[in-house]
Amino acid sequence: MSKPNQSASEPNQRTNEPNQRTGAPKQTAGKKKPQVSPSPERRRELLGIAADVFAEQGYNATTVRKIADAAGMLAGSLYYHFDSKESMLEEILRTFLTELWDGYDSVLQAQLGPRETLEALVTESFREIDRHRAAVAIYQKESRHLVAQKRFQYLSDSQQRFEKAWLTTLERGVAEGVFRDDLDIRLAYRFVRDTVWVAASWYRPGGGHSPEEIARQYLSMVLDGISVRT
Amino acid sequence: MSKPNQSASEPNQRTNEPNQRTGAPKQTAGKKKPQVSPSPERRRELLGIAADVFAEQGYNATTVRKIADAAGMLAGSLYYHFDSKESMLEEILRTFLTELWDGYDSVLQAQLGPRETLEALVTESFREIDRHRAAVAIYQKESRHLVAQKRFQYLSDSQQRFEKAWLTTLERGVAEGVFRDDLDIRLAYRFVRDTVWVAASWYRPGGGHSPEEIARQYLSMVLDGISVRT
DNA sequence: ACACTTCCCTAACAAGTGTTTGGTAGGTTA
DNA sequence: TAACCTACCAAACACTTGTTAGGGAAGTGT
Repeated sequence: MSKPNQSASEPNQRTNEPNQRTGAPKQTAGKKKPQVSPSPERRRELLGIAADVFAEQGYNATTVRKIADAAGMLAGSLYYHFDSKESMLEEILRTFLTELWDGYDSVLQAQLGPRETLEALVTESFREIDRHRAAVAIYQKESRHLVAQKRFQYLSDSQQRFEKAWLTTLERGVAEGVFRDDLDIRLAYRFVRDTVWVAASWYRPGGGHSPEEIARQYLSMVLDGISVRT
Repeated sequence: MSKPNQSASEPNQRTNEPNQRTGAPKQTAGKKKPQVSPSPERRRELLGIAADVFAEQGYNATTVRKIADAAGMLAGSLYYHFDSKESMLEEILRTFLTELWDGYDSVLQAQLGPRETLEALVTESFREIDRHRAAVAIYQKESRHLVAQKRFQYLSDSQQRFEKAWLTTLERGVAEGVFRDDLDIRLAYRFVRDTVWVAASWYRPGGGHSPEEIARQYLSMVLDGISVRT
């Protein structure tokens, strides 16, 4: 947004003179990090574009040429900023999870009651969906395949912390008599978790509902159900 | 299962004599359907294997060589039974949706009350997840990208029938006073729809819970909520 | 014995993939 | 003016992808 990307399907052309060379040999030496220092602002800008394409087309179906096209440049130019396609994915998800846990931790440290904790966590989740909907969509679709790789182990770490936080909250609620005790608590956990995060697949910001409004309605359904009280 | 697939990573070798040829020209003539007639049983068997791989790795990340490997044969051999990778996907999803609507239609034609209809639809959904969990997982992950293609238009057709059936049921419930009228009905629809189908991402048959048992607990949460009655 | 069918293998193809390398326009600093 | 840095282009590379073509082994019917 800071720089106007011209036509977005035509690559930059600052010169029209083609540039012929004749084959360079390949040498697979040890890992060489480039000596250059790309600006972090441009990095974030490109990651935002990449995240949108990943979210819309899926990671594997997204080619680096499509990303470059959306950014108004050529595929190889991306490698000035990032050293692989997977690195982009990794940075997108890592940034998202870092900010997510910033919010969660402040909720958990507030030492609220079980019901208030649940309400705060759900509301916070919808705010994150509002801010990182592309990253959330990617996380939903790809995390299952990625947890196997050691590079993405922070995904399963996060998943475990997530599960622990929710289960603890639910158990406390049952012990204190604010949540029903006749339900499988593990099932209830998956229920709450899924109902929140799948919203990212259809939620579009500026669609009449604020994150807080959606959270309020979701909480109303999860806590009190959709049937009338008898 | 009817035929023991040997080692599953070693292709069949009925002869050890290599077979050399020297380049055949490519001719892209009009669509030629093969004159052969592969058995439908073997087709279904292979589709089941392909569905498992698709569900686990994602459609785009799944190569035809992986499918063939899981089936104990080589990539090219799949094309004796199917004419493309996409055809396999199409047949998997079409078969699933056909059987799904068989179940739904019999529920809808029973003319039950809104609450009973909702209960029956949810229970039927969990039964379908139990029988077609691979297809359901594929549907969840890939349908969003596929609806654009005309070949998969039956996906959006199904989606519309789905939405109509659920919205009608919910509206009837509100009108008859069995469902709450203070909720956004469209949000409630997405809520119910998503809570049911995401279960396919973690559900594994034979895991202690029968489909009916899971349906019972889900319905209890959706209808009455997880908080205790005051 | 022969023809025929079913089902798979061998071997390649063209298109597309992520990635690397060298070059260079434009700006900033000395 | 010269040296330097940032951010990109142009062109190729090795490899993987879905797909095709021809051939052959085992079984079945005649």
